[in-house]
Amino acid sequence: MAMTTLDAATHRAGAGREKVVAAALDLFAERGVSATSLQMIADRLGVTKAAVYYHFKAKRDIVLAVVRPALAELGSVVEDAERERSQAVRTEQLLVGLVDLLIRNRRLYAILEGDLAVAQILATDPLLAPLGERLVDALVGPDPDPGQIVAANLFLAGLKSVGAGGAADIPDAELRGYILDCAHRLLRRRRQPTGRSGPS
Amino acid sequence: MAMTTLDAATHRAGAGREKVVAAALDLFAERGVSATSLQMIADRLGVTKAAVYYHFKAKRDIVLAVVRPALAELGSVVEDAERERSQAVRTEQLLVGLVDLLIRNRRLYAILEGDLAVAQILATDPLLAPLGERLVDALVGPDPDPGQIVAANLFLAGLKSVGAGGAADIPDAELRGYILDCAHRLLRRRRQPTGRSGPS
DNA sequence: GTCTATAGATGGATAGAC
DNA sequence: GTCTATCCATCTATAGAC
Repeated sequence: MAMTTLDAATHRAGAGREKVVAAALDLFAERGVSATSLQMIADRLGVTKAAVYYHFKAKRDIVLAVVRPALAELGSVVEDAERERSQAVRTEQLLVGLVDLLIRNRRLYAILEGDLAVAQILATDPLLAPLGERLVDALVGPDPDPGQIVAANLFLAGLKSVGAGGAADIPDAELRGYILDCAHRLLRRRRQPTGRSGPS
Repeated sequence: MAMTTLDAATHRAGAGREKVVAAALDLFAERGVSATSLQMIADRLGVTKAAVYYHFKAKRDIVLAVVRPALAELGSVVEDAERERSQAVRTEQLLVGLVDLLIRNRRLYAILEGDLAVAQILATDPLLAPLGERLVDALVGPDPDPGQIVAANLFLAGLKSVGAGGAADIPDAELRGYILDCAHRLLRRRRQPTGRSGPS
C-alpha cells in the first residue's frame, strides 16, 4: 500500500505541511516565535488558520517541526563525536560538524534559543532537551575546568547569533573559516590549575 | 517646591514604580518579554493591571524602564573607551567595563537580545539603537578584517548567554577572569591578510 | 484539504469611582 | 494611588459545511 515513502514518523507529509513549516521558519526568524501568530502564518500562505490547523494540531507542534530536522542532525553530530576516543579529535570533529550545520541553515539558529518560549517547548521534548548538555560535555571533555565550560558556553551561544544576522554579508566558506578560528582560540587548552597535566 | 529630590527624568519615581520594574525584571528573565503579560506583573505584586498602568502607560515603557539603566551604563563605558586614543587600550578598557557590567547584573543580559520583541523596542529608541554598532566598532577598531568582526559579534552574543544561566554557580570574581580570558583569546590580532602589518 | 464561523480565553489599554 | 469595570483586538483552537 504505497502511502508515499514516509508516513509514520510525521503523521502527514504533504506539500501543504511543508509550506507551513517554511512560512513559519520565515516568520519565526523575522519576528520571533511568541510574536508570530497562526494568523500570520496562514496569511503568508494565502490560506486560513483552520487550514493550518489541519496540518498541526497546535502551535507548539509547528515550532517542533521547524526546529526538529536541524536538531536531529545536531544529535547525529554529537553522537558521532561521542564515539571518538581521543578528546582532541572529538572536539575538532564536533566543531566542524557544528559549524557546517550552522552554515547550512543560518536562520534557524537565531530561533533556537532566541526566544525563551522555544526553550520551554524544547525542554518538554525528551529527545531534544538533554542535547545542549551533551554538547558541552562532548566539547570540553571529562573533568573540565570551569574556564573551559564558560568558554564552550560562550562559543555555543555566540554561534547562533553570528549565524543569525551579525555576518549576513559574509559568504559561507569564509564565515566557516572565521568561526572555526574563533572556536580554536576559545577552546585551546588552558594551563591546568588542577594538576593532571599530561594527555591520558 | 519639594516634589522629592528627583522628578523630571522619570515622570514619576515612587516606590510603586520601582516595584513594577523589579517584578518585571524577574518575569522577563524567567519567561521572556513577549510571554510576560501585564496581568502576571500585577499578580506578582498583588495589585491589578490598572495599578500597573498608573505607573506606565504601555508595556513598551516597562521594558525600557527595565533595560535602560544598564544600557545607560553601557553607553558610558562605550563613550569612555571611544575617547581613548590607542586601540589596544580602548579594547581592553571596553572589555573590562563590559564584563564588569555583565557581572553586576547577570540576569539583565539574558533579556537584552534574548527576545526579538525587545530588539524591536530598543530599535525605536534613538539613544539606545545605535549602541550595538558603536560597541563593535570600538571593540575592533578601524578597518577591521571580517574575521575580527565575527569574533567580536560572537563574543558579545556569548557574553549575555553566559551571564544568563550557563555559569550560574561560578562566583563573580572567578567568572570575570574566565570571560576576560575568552575575550583576549578571541580578539587578539590575527595575521592581517590585507597588508598594513605594524602598529600605528 | 480548505473553508466559514465561532467559541473561549487572554492580551493591552482606558474610564471613572473611591 | 489603587481599585472595578469594561472595551476591543487578537489569540489558540474547535466544529462542521463544502
